[in-house]
Amino acid sequence: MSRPPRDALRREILAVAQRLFSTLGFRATSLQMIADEVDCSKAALLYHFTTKAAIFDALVEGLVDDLQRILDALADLPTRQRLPRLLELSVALVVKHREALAMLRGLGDLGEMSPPAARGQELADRVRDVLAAPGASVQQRATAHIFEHGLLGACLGLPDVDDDELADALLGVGARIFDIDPQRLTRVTL
Amino acid sequence: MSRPPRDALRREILAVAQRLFSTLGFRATSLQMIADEVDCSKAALLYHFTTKAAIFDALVEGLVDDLQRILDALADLPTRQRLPRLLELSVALVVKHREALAMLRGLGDLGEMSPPAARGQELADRVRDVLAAPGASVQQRATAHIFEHGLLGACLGLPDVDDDELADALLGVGARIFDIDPQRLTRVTL
DNA sequence: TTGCTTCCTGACCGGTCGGTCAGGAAAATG
DNA sequence: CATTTTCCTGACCGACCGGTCAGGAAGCAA
Repeated sequence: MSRPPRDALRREILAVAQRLFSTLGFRATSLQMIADEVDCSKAALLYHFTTKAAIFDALVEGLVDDLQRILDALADLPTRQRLPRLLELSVALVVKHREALAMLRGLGDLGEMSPPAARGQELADRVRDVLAAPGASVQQRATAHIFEHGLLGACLGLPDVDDDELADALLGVGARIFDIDPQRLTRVTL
Repeated sequence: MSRPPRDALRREILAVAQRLFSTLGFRATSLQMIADEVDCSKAALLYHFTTKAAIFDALVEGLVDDLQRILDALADLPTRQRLPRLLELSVALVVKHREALAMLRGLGDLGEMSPPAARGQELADRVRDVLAAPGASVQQRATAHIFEHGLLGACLGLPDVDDDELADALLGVGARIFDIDPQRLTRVTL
């Protein structure tokens, strides 16, 4: 019987974990459930990943990195161009990482956060500061929160819509929310 | 030593559970934690509430009932008036039940849902159908999702803002999202 | 063949979970 | 007073959790 290639199992674990974490939440998903679906032992999971949290971290790694890049790119822009650019990039981000984001629905879920999760949380806070500076009006702050949570919710609630169509729709609503000329927004990819 | 009045403990349990469920999530909150903060035994909790889920159910009961009433009231309205009215009532609902809604952040959290939670989920689906009929365009469906999740997120993200101010801000953003004349929207209470 | 590394298993560990149960104290009832 | 009902406790239960560990099978290199 031939041994499967190098890290085939590793990839399968990630795929299954992604699905279960998204569906049930991080805490509600046990290592045994993942092992059952992957059809290996629980100990095999912990051979490839040191802990349960390490599986989660591997799944959000790309997302957090992209978020970091977005904030870096924004810092180089003149203030006036930041908001529309952030809209474009945010839409691209959530569309690209739809599956990973689904795992984050239950945020308080992680309890004491792993370093990658904490970093993601911190970056999300910085995004909010760009959308509405700390001293902004209630209306502005509400707008920022609605956009942030709405974007996420729409992504997860419309799994049947393909990426491009979803991105266009989100850009449209984003333009209305922030009262930006839709012409100034274009669909981008990360 | 005088016995505290009839169901003082019951109310205290609900208050503590509300706070912990909101902060940590339903699953991450153990009966022992609640008992510790209430300063009674775990068994005492289970004397007043048959199960852990029953505590949760008691906490969302008012919310679900109000949601039911909103949908009933909407059914009596001509179609054209439904959207603006739903906006007004939704804002009133989330503002009124801010604390209870905070517990619902991690939705997949409940696993197999208790009857009240399932009823709440079903009602939320019906709200979405009013916001964007099943056959609506992607843009319309995205708008509905953004409003729904955004409303919730804004409520939870702005705990420092008082109810009236928050309601006004949410109505303002809602009007922009659905392209409704803000004059047609007034702040209401449930 | 021998020895080393990679990959994985089954048994097991301490801990925590939601929930049960026998029984006791206090208040209400007669 | 005695009895019943209400309210609560501490000990306990089985289930499951994330994680560990000794060891075995398979592949590779010498």
